[in-house]
Amino acid sequence: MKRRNTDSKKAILELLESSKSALSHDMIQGIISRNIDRATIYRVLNRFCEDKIVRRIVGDDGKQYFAYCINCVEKKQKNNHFHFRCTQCGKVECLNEEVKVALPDGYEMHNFNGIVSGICSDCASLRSGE
Amino acid sequence: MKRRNTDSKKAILELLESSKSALSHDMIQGIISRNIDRATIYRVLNRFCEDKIVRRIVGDDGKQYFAYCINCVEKKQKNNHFHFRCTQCGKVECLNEEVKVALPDGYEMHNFNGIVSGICSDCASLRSGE
DNA sequence: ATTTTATTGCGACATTATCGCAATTAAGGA
DNA sequence: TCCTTAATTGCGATAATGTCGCAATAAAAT
Ligand SMILES: [Mn+2]
Ligand SMILES: [Mn+2]
Ligand SMILES: [Zn+2]
Ligand SMILES: [Zn+2]
Repeated sequence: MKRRNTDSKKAILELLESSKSALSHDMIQGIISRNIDRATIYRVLNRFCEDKIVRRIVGDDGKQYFAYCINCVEKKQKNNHFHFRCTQCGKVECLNEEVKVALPDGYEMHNFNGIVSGICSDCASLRSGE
Repeated sequence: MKRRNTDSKKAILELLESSKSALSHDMIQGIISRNIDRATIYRVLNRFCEDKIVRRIVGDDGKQYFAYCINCVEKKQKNNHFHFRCTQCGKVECLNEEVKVALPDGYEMHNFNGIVSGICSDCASLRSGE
């Protein structure tokens, strides 16, 4: 199945590339100026994931977040790492530390999804009065 | 808010206690003989989590799984550990290995949610012909 | 036995994500 | 440039998961 270059695709990819944190569907919908349909955004994102251009992170809020892979590679995060989700501001960012998982014999790992949620330093300092 | 001992509560807790793996709402609904309302099951589970009797695990399928805490304590898994979700049979089980997460300065961890999904040894061996 | 109020059942609702289908449109070739 | 093909989009419907309001029920205390 050949991929085509569409405006929606370009807009979403540019957004993810330039974003320092992983973005959920509604974040993307909210940020992007072009009016792209909800289903289309999901379909574009799913295609990116199939093509391994983007990686999908499932938050402990049950929502999907999407991050441009090269961001991770640049930061030497090719391997498994946790993501931190701030329950205050919603940011989902990489934690720069490789995680190794030891599976029992005969187990096959297909996906790694490590999430830590809490309060990021920005929100924590705001809360305690600058 | 005082807790009361109801049949629903007892049935669900017994099920979780005796289960070797974490259970989702629909697993519980399916297994239990008594006919308990969906909303009630969720409310009972949420109360268990508030009371720290049960812990909530969010799968990379976006669904919530619930596990009796003492199970973990017995296995010396009081601390953070991954759970393995088999995409074939649906089992969600503990991985007996403590995980330490290093957060940047000023970050506060409120929840840990580590999931690895794939194929468990049972399903893998079945697939490759016994 | 009576009172208090935590809990339940039911239906409605919210949210997130997917799907079917007809209409568009990118891409490649004539 | 025009045509053809099929990947992509928009729209509405649908699925799946989980929560909420409210009246009815029932556990526990008096
Ligand atoms: Mn990352
Ligand atoms: Mn566990
Ligand atoms: Zn924050
Ligand atoms: Zn399995």
